[in-house]
Amino acid sequence: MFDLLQQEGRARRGRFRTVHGTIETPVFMNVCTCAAVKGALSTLDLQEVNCQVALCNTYHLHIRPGDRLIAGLGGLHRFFNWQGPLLTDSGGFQVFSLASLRKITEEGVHFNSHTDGARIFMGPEESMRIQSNLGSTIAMAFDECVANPSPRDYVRASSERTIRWLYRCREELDRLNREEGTVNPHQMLFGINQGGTYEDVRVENMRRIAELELPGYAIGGLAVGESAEVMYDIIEAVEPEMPAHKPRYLMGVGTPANILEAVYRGIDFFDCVLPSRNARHANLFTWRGKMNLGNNCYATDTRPIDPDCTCPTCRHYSRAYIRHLFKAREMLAMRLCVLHNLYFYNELMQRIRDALDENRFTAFYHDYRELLTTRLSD
RNA sequence: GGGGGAAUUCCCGAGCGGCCAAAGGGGGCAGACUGUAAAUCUGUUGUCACUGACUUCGGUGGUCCGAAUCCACCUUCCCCCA
Repeated sequence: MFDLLQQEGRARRGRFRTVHGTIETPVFMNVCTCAAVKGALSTLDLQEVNCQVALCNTYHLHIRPGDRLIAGLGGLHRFFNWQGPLLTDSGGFQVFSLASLRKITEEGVHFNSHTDGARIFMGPEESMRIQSNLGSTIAMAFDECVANPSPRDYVRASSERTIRWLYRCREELDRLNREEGTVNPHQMLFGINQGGTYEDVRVENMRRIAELELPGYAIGGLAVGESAEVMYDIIEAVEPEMPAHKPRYLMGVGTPANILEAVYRGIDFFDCVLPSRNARHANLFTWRGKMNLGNNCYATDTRPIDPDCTCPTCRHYSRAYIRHLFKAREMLAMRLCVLHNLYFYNELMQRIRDALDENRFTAFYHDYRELLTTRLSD
């Protein structure tokens, strides 16, 4: 299913075949938490920005509109009109982000719903059932994402529990995939490495979950409080333990520079809310550096956001106009900027793949790592 | 013609003798955002030689140790009665 086409150093160019289509890696998955990209983008727009994989959230869709409702309507693909590969996050990140609203036990996690306060229980089996109802291409294991830094004892105990949960996830998903009338009987499970910032815990955890021989593995629990350098160190420590012939996914990461650094260290899959969230806040990525389009200096700037960009926004609209839309609080401002940022991220991945295909990734890496962190100035 | 009320820093608006360069909004300016409780949050918004000084609360003149706050007159605006 996962073919390694090319390698340069630890960086990998791959191809992942799924029932919903082929994924060219390294890839950035475009985040649609509630089955929509925030900023008023549709799945038609996702095609426009060259999105390969959409990512939706188990917890959010379970609360609203409900996974059984979606299953009854033929699954998530049909529901939001996306035919391509689709990954669902398990709700594990919400164990972290909704920390003030939850309680963790061996069985699973009790949440108070962020929408109406209703009590919700989610454990490995519940998460798998919900994801099975959604019928995504890839289901993520239900894990606990621990804030960094956390005490070593807690992290160790938590990652041990996450391993036990992983076994339960696999068993439940195997059962669900064999059930009559399952939305997607070919649904795959990706395991998630945890262990905070403790390299030995991470490495041990990775060895243990690799034994399950799952279709793919993720590194979770990074970019949640630690520095970028610590994150890179963890990746370097864990990566050698990740099965070479399986896709590797760094969850929730990150900035363009983070992604480049992680590809360089052997990661294939990424997702992040940064391009869409920052776009909604007028922070844009360009091939000449980052910019804040809300800044006064763009008030009369007739150039596109990025003269080197061929996205729908840059083909038709000026910085001055879009800045005006932001100041006037017009929804269109966000939409145009989210289109641009997602296009940029997908384009970044395309350029990375091209560099790997042509055996010039190392040079590419050194050229771009500086550029991607600078601030636009002209 | 008679009576009453109001004028505050870019805007609205609080303040009614010292703790006032002046609450709170709005707007402006800038920053943050990493498996989305995020169209959100934070800082800043009189001047300067900036842990201090100076100028400012419609105008002018007064009272007082001290005035955005009290008094007199002036200017402008609003309301009521004729």
